[in-house]
Amino acid sequence: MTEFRKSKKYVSLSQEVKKKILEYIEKENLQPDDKLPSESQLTKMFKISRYTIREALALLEQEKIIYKIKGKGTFVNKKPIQIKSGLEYLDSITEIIRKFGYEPGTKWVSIEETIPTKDMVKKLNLKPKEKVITFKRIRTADGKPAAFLVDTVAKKILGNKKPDQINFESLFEYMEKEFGIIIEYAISEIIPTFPTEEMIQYLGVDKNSLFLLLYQLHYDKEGRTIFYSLDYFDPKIFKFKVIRSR
Amino acid sequence: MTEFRKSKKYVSLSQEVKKKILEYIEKENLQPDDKLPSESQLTKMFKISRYTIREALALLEQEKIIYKIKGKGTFVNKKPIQIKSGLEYLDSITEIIRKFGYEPGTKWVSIEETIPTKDMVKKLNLKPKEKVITFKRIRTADGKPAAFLVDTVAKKILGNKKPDQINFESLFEYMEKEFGIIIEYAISEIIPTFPTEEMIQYLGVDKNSLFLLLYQLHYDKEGRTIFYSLDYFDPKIFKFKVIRSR
DNA sequence: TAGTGGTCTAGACCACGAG
DNA sequence: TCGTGGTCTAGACCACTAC
Repeated sequence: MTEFRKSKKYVSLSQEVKKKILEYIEKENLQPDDKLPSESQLTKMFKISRYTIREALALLEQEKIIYKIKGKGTFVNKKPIQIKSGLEYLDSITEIIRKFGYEPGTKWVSIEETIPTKDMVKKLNLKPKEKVITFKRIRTADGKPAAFLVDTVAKKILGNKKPDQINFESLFEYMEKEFGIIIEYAISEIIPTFPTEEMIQYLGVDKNSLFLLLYQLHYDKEGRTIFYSLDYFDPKIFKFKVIRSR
Repeated sequence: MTEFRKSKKYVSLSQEVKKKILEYIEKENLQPDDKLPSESQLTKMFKISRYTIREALALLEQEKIIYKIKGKGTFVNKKPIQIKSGLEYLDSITEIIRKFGYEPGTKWVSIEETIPTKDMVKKLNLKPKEKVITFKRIRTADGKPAAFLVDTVAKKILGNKKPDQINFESLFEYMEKEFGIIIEYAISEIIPTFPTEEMIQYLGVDKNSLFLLLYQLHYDKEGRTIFYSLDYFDPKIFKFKVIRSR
């Protein structure tokens, strides 16, 4: 098993084993609540250590594909629990729109150098008089307005890039390609809200329509605040779900 | 290290080590981005295996208290990332209200045996003509209305309990104590909405006020759907956050 | 009592980062 | 090149479940 791993592009063994277990469930046509082979049996079947088996099973358990009961065994979970994309998973909005089955698009509203609000100064750890750049965009799904995004980053992060030279679809991809900054996680506050004046103007929505606002701070792996965003989503298009575990 | 574990009440070693590492950070006054001892050093410090150290560190990494960089080391994360209660963690509403710093209370609206909607039949896997019980409650925070809860369970789960004999604060605790059913996770859809007629009547809120609706299905460990709920939260009181990771 | 998953040990090789 | 975290092996004892 270990030999031909190197030919593949460095996928961990536990990831491979996870796939093999899924194939096993498929092949043996295991139904919900059917028992999988025990961990010790799996070590023999795949000729690998129990540690690796347990890693693979942990991945499947996280995704609610299996469940374990101490002293009894490991079992297949009920079917309809596959979630395409839960809010607890951080995707770019481009990707979210795709997962909902629409073709993503962008209409630029403005790029402006502005003076940060007090909240921004605090959250982005800005120095006094430090400037920020605010990007306002309409994101479309199959050409129709679906979200209004207001992203703000410290000007220093963008270096010598002038605001009008900046153009991108996904801010995540842009930050990664241009500056090597990889966003690892975000902390989002979820707020029901009415559209702002600007949104009424640019999106042509009614002032009493409802939006879901995600007020988010994005961090890199080392916990540095990278950007500050207010993303307004049209709930008719975005059905946000979240898996909540104990 | 292993000897005196038995005196404590079965907390895993990795949990204990997690605490010890936190104490170490405290004692040594480690600042954000300061380096922790390497894993091999920690094995010597605590006289335990690297596996257990890594489990403890994994817990701390999940909580964004530390971050790791392959080839470099393990580091303390920036401070203000402590979240009291993210939506990705399933708490009872009683507990959520407490974590927000209020005293939880309940005002009962009704308990009714009803005919399920088509959506309920599908989601709760009901047989034709199977009845359900719907609980409607107002949850209060420091005596003020904070949420309107509509929970529905299949009648068969409640067995011989008659609706009017039922009274509880937390549905989670009730299900556990009365029937031994433990809710393990929920899948929630997050929807901005206006109050229903009933809410306007019982809560005395304006019909144009905003609510955050969590449309949720709760499951036990084995993936059985236990209950169906529509929870309406007043966003002035509940500031829901979620950690979104890649 | 036998089998299961949960936890822990000791040791190994690897890829990555920095000097 | 050396130390680090990432991955994997082999073996052990425990608590829990079911018989």
